[in-house]
Amino acid sequence: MPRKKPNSDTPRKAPPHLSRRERQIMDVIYQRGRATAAEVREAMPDAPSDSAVRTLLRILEDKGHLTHEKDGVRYVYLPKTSPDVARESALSHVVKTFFAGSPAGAAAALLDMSAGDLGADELDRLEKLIEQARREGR
Amino acid sequence: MPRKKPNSDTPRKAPPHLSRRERQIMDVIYQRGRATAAEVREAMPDAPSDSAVRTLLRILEDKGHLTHEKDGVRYVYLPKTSPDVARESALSHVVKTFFAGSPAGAAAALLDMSAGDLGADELDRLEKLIEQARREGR
DNA sequence: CGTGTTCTGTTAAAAATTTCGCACAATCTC
DNA sequence: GAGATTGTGCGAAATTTTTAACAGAACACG
Repeated sequence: MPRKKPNSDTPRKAPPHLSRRERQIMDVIYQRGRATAAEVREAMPDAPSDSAVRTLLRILEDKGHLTHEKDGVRYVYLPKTSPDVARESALSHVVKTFFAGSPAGAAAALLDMSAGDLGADELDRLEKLIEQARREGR
Repeated sequence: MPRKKPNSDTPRKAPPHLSRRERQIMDVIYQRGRATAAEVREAMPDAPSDSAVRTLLRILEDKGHLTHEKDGVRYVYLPKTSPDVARESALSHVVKTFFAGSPAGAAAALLDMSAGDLGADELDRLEKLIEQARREGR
């Protein structure tokens, strides 16, 4: 049974892939939650001109990845897809690409590479999550 | 002093960023560990022509991201940077971009979004890691 | 044996996108 | 008003992406 038809009348002509600069900017915005053109530019190590950044922001908005609110004179750009969704999507991709689809493997690597930096409270929190998973996965 | 000449004799500014297609191909190769041109192409949902893929592979090799071994007639491409390093780098980026630099936050999200799919053995493994971190983080 | 077909990988160049910044107009700051 | 900012339009440089044309090696088989 044809469960899904990804290719019939595609309302989304836009490829899910962003260009290099576009991704770079989206990352800055996810990092800060929201940002003005100037802030985005400041956050880029190899930033181009001011207007280049603005152009990119406008393009990203056209493509539907960003929105903006007005804050006095300037625009504050925000991601169109919620941080939660973006987070999950990013993690999924990493898990699939670098950990053979094993979330546990990724979590292990994460713990492993930052063992020293974790506080007791954070460890508690993780342990609780594990307990919870244990109960659920009967 | 010369105006600004960022573009005369490019020594190796080496942008750490790959283009869209380049990243796509690297992902495929990390996913499988190694792959021939044909395999890479098959693994891409929206693959371009055969020779486009080959061209990209050669470019990636030029840039130092891939190597190849000969397997009979064909080339088998492998990542130049070890999977471990790539994994860590990918995770770091996600943590920094989407989890405000908190590895614990990322790990939690990971556990949360795949609680049901985790086996008891995997949970044990994670718990051990947490214990270990607890001891180390004195 | 040929010989035609089918895989390889390479090269060069066209085609398409991405990236950039100038020139302007509107606003705000002093 | 002078000066600093902000957003926009748009042409064009710079990169990326893709394909066509080639050349060599392996394979099938009449």
